[in-house]
Amino acid sequence: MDRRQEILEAATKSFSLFGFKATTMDQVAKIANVGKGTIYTFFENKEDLFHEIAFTMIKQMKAEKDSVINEQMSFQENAHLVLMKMLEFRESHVLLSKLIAEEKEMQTPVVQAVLVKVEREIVHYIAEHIERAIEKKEIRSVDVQLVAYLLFKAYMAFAVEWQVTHEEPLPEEKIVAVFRDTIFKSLHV
Amino acid sequence: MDRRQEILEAATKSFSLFGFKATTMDQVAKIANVGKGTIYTFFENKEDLFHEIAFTMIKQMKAEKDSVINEQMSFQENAHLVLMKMLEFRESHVLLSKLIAEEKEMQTPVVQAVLVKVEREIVHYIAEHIERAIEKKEIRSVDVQLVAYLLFKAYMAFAVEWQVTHEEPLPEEKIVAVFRDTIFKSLHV
DNA sequence: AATTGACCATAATGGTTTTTTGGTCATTTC
DNA sequence: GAAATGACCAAAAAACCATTATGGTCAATT
Repeated sequence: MDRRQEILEAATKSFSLFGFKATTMDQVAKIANVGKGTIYTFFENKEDLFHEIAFTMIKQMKAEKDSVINEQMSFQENAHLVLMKMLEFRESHVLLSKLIAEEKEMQTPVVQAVLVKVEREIVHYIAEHIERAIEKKEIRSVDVQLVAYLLFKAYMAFAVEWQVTHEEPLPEEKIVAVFRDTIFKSLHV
Repeated sequence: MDRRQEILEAATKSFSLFGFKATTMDQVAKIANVGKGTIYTFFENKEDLFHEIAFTMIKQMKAEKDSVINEQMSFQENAHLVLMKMLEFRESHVLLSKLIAEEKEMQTPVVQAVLVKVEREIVHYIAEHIERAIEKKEIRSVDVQLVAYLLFKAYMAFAVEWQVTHEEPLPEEKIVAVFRDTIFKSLHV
């Protein structure tokens, strides 16, 4: 297998396990079974390596989203499916969870920047879909940016933050129901 | 003016300016123009003083809300007015913003506990009003807890978090409009 | 030409001293 | 004599500094 890929996989493993700060280049080199110098023939520096991996993660999220979207179905159904996929993704994607945790307990600027980028990207995807739904006249014309932001934040609130103040997580059905009954309902043409 | 009140005002000033951890009792004493010992004749300790101030803040918010609420008007109109009041109240929320910032950058357990309490309290108020509106058949029957939580989180997202990723704050009219067009709209009976 | 790991400057760590701070209480004040 | 005070103390935080670890380089090696 090519060395570049091995390095990427080793680094992904390490970032997922220890986070950005606690991952050392020596460690990555050891896991990848290459000399440390080799890493620098493929990547500018640690940050560059990290960005490439974060970018891959974002691409994966987009791919997961696209695999679920069905142009035949309604905006509401698609949105529901995508939200569920995201929920699943967050739990399964160790790297993302680790980064969210790292950002929370120590403010690593590099990590913060990446997470802001992830947020932008997700909101952007949502906005695109809203835009398309408006064009298809599936939903009313609304301020796309704001509604996309609202959907994202509401989703994060129920799926992630809820647990903080109410020990048990909110069951998926409830999350889906409240979205259906409030925000989505209001978007009906 | 009575000393207790002077101490409370001095402490409020200091907590708002520097947060809980960075506020020292010496400082509060100096601002309040009292000896440090005097503080301890009125308050058990720093935490107690802080709790009293946080509680006052919650009461103030409730008072502002009640001053605006008009039982004759519809839920929508009242909700709109309260939302506006809260937004305009933002400056006097300096303390709240400061605490949110402090909680984010260093995890002060005392601050975290207070913020959880504030959240609970506000969500509780919102829930009460929703409940009443449902009884009056002004709005559809919905999961009161979840909708109250959604309203609170959406408000915080637009009024507080928006600035983090989009340097400029979101103008009030836009915030009001998006609430009107999405969540409130969906609650129509 | 690609790979490597000893090497270096810098940053992080950890242990220790110094300073600050929450809280007390004997003394002072009114 | 009740209320107020600030010097005082133990404990916690900060500053300091020696030591280690780490990101990144590059002459030697494959």
